Amino acid sequence: MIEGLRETKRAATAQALAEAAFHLAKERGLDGFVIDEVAEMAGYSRRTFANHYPCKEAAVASVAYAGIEAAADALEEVSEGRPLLDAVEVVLRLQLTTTGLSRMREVLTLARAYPSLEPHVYYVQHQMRLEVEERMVAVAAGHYPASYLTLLVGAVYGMVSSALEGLVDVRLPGDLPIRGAVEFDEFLTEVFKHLRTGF
Amino acid sequence: MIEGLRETKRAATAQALAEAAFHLAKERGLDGFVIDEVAEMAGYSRRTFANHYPCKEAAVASVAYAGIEAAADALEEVSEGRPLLDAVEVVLRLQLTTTGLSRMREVLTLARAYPSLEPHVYYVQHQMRLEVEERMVAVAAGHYPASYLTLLVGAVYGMVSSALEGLVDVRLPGDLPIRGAVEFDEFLTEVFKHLRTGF
DNA sequence: GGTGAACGTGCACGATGGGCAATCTTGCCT
DNA sequence: AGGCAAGATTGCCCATCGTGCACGTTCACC
Repeated sequence: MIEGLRETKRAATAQALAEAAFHLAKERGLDGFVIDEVAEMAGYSRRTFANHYPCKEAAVASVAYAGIEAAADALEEVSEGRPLLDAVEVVLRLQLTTTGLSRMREVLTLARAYPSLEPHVYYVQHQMRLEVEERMVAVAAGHYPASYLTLLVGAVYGMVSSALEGLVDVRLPGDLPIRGAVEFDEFLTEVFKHLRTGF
Repeated sequence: MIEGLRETKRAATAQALAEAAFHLAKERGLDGFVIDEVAEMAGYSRRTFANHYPCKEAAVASVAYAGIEAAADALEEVSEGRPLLDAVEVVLRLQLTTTGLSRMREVLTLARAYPSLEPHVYYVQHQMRLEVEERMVAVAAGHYPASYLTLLVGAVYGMVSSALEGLVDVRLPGDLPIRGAVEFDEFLTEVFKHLRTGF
């Protein structure tokens, strides 16, 4: 799982293209720009954009992925000598404090305005779930059967997904991610209350 | 929520187009046909296809939605004088016996071969979840707070979604949905074991 | 039975996706 | 150090796609 310079650069271009697409989408709306403009803003060609993303929507949605890899990485060390569910909760709250949540919130808000974004948003969420599940298995496969972990991650995913849905409705003038974060925090507490008794 | 002739016909058109797209996708692969062929097979024009679906992928994925409305309808009567979780389990097992599961399985299999399908598949799953959640609230809002129901449906959704993922791997020569159904059934039992203690 | 809204369709055109081939960069091996 | 294979980026090209617009037809409601 080493990351050579090659993959790093590839990821960087993808990132740059995604950020440009995201920026333009917030600025002018999803249908207010064309792929050429995204490519130009990021300093690449339209053809290169197509090498990384199949469409504008996928690029925009991909920014919601932010932070989950770092969170998944953290799972490894956090779970040392700690109940599994505690580790999961810590990691989720970590994701909450980084830009991860606000990014997801912005993307979900965009998706509400432009339905063609929605499939790609939920796909990104699905990929985040897979990322977490993979790490989870890597960390705890010795203590729990994989099917159990899959189920656990599924439950967490489903409930957190519900929480995210609720976040979009919150629409304050200042657009502070704080308020959303607080609500999300309370929701997380509720989620883990159920999880601790059920798992 | 009455359904006039107008909406019936509109739904029928969408259905016909989706079935045609699904058929062609199985027959020739997702990139083995163009929208004109779908429209022709269903007896409509390309322009009409575009009025119903934004792209081939959305049409193909939409067939996985099969049965969920009937299942959600059933929730209403099944939940009479019965614990909520029991009702949910009954309804899910109902969905399992209808064509619902095999359709989902076929679509997921297609999506594995053609990644561009995946976002739309997960979007359809998300819509199914919303459908169930809506009915759930309609049925049980008097007994439980909505936030609780949302969380419950989220947990069910996440775990069932995991189970579906596993189904795709099952690949028998005869391609009988039976085997997949049996595994799914066992998985459901496991799912509700956790749910009953956690909710 | 009339009328306004919604659906299906044809047309037109800009945007898109992806195959192909050329060029440059990176990783690895000698 | 140097060269070579794999992979990234790009331009070119064109079939396909998305969608605004206008028109005829069908349906819901009065």
